[in-house]
Amino acid sequence: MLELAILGLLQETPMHGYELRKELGAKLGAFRAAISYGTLYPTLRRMRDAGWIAETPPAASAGPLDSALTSKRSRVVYRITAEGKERFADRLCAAGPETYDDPGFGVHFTFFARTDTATRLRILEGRRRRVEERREGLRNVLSRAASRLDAYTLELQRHGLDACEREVRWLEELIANERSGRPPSQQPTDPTPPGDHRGGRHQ
Amino acid sequence: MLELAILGLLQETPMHGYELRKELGAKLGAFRAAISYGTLYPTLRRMRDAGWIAETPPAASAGPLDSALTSKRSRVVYRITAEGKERFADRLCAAGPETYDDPGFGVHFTFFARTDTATRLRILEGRRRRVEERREGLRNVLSRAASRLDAYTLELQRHGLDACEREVRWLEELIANERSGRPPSQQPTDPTPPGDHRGGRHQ
DNA sequence: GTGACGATGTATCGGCGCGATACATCGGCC
DNA sequence: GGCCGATGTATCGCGCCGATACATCGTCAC
Repeated sequence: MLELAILGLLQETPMHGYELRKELGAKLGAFRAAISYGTLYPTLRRMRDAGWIAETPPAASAGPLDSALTSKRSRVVYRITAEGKERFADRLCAAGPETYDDPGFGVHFTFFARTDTATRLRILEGRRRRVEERREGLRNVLSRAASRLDAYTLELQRHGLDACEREVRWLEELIANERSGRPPSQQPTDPTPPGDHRGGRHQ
Repeated sequence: MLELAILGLLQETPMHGYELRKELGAKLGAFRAAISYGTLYPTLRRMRDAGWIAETPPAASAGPLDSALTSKRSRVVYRITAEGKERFADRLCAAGPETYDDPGFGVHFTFFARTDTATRLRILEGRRRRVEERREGLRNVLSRAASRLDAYTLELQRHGLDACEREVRWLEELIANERSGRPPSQQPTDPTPPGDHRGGRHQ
């Protein structure tokens, strides 16, 4: 899962660990916390040993005029290999087990721009199925075991159910968009003027 | 965290592993998936060795007329000890690190009925702070790095931001309720299965 | 000028919790 | 009578996290 995210990011440009973490935080910020170094560095090494990525460009591609890059500061820049690109394509379509709170969906979604409509639809519908299952589970608890639970627990279930219902609606909108051709949602809502740094969006 | 949940459940009635897992699924269903056996059984043993829980009631409390309980089917029933109850009280107030996607908040919330208002407020406000931080992070990404991200990534961020804003609102309602005295929200459950929006829940 | 401090950067360690798997018993269904 | 699914306990490998350590760089105060 993390491997997929790393391959996706390195496909755009070579990076070192610190950058990868920040980029990951910015791109997947909505679905999972920033990745831990305790995970990132061992994973990078594993992927390097497996051949998906490689350290620092073998050819002299670093511009000599960039003082920041030629600094003595220790940093290991990784780039994706041909094998890695293959692996990325395979994984993107594979879409593993992915339970409800699996961040895997978020990673896939983040790299949707690199996939085709059929793949997007399959992943979106898979996610919808999983969220619907969870939603049904919560509804069952609320309707069948409600008398056995205290008010706080019930409130928690209701909030969880609400979140599931919203996500299903969101997914169905995305699915409808994919089917009808328009690729992403060209956000018809709230065109936020350029000088506005306080862009609050509500729907 | 799991330990807290187990202690809370055993405080109501002794149980064996299988029951614990099902009960956990029903009570924390909204915030985390059902606990894995690969986690549950080692944890139970660890807690037994630590003295928080003990196997099967020491006194002969099993009715000899109950064939199901006297069956040869292997099952280990655990009960909470006095030490365990102490531990539970400590942990409930402690409220560990708890990052945004830490299920710890859900566990605490589930056992709110066993706490006092001050503890509830502290935990609710802690959670609110964490969600607000995440919300600000997402807003920053959306306003500062929006041009650098593709439409799908932006859509993901928007959905995440929306979820954060909703949770903050939910938390603030709960906090207001706690401050004003009424403990839980005593709303009339309202079993509306299809397309409900739960719009008007003002006091 | 120099010293403190925070951001940048790489790395390791212990441990929690997951998914897969194995194995055994029970009840019910055809 | 035999199959199957629910009930039950248990183990194993591993992904990922949080804490921690350590080193360099830029910058601002004093």
